[in-house]
Amino acid sequence: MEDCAVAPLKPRERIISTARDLFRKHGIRGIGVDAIADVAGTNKMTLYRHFGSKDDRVVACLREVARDAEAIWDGFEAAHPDDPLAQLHAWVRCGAECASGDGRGCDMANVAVELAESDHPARYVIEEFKTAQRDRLARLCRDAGIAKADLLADTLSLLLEGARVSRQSAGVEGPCARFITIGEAVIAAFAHGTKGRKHSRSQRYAARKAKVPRSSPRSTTRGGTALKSVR
Amino acid sequence: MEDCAVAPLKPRERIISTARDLFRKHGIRGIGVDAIADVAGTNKMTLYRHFGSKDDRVVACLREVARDAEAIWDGFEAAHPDDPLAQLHAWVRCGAECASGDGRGCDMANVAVELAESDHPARYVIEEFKTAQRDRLARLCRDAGIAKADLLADTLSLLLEGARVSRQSAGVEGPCARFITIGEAVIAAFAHGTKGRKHSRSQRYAARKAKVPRSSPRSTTRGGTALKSVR
DNA sequence: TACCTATGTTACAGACCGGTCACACCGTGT
DNA sequence: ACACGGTGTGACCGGTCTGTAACATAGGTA
Repeated sequence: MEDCAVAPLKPRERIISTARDLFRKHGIRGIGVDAIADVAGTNKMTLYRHFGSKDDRVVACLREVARDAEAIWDGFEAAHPDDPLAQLHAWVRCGAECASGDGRGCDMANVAVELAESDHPARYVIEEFKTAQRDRLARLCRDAGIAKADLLADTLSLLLEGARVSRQSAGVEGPCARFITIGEAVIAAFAHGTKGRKHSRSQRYAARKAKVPRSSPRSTTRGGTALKSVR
Repeated sequence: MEDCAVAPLKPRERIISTARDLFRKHGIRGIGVDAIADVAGTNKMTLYRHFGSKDDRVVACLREVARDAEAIWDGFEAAHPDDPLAQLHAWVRCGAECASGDGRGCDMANVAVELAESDHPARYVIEEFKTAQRDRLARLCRDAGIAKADLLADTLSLLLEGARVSRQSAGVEGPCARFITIGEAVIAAFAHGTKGRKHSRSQRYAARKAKVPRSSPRSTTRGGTALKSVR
């Protein structure tokens, strides 16, 4: 197979793109150089000429993943300029998509789980990325006027990380199915302690969104909107 | 090395014990039969006489993991008989230990992440286990008189799963460090909607525990006890 | 034309891995 | 003494993996 799905790109781009895809699907240790070279429509030699080792390949892929994530964040900002709370809700929806999706969760976390060696070069990238993600989320919470912004950021971080891995361990019908409901509930509970900044538009938006969380088959708590109503 | 750490046990037990340990430390794909046989103080042949294939080994190990988890649950019940809310708090503490600990999180989830093949025999064990865990947690919440027991169970499930994997991706100082604080806060928020069953003793217990969550270096929300106070 | 760089092709090395075979050993019970 | 089941030993097979070497090709440029 000479020219595959990713045709008009340069070999380097094709290799990274293909490696990302295959690493994601089969895991780092689940795919070999030959397979990557084949699917990328190139050969092992050029692959090694661009990336001297497998670790290099992995790191390069993860850096691309980080770049894409950054772009998604920028997307939130572009879609809801000057409305951090709306951006937060967009984050929740995006997280839900990420948690379902192809069911392989977060590439970074997956690699962290798979590469158990504590000194693997990818670990630096992963930890740095996760820290950056958490910080950006915390900043968003702070901008949204939430009092305990850091705590909410940590809570949401754990929920998302949990949803993405729970999707793989417990299945689609498991706890991850209610990520939106839970995330919105937590945000709502925290939002009750806002510092009174501007969030009028977002507040209405949040209420509107939380009403229809997701088509959840397990409807024991039917119609329950959020946690704030529990108090 | 003939007689190692696990000396007086039969080969079968030693193999399972060693395999569990090494699988946990290095991942399924990160360790080979020879290494397991060596560390277990036996050889490859007897290993294959007990477990016909690597998949068998993995499944056997995971079943043992499930057995141990069941024992831990029984421990909660034994420690706090007829006090489900106290058992719930014990679950949180136990989860925190599990999230920190040796930093390798949940064996089940790790295997689910590593073995991407959707038809791997271990997947059945994992999914069954996770479902059972979630159900047991939900039952506990229900017994504790919490109104939206299922939703709380899902929330706590995601938080724990997230904490254990976040420990590996974001590090010990990451969001997982506040698992107890967050878990207690969520429980407290949900507990405000109890159905009025007996939980006087547990209620006081919860308040006592939530006050000293953990030695968290990131103390931006200093002294913040819980989410219920946010409302 | 001559040159140079990026790429392709083939073959190969060395290591490891899962799994099997044939055979020797050894304690126990009869 | 004997048989037997569980165990140990070493060699081995086929496969896959990462990574390299030597050589051929193509495309653009001076």
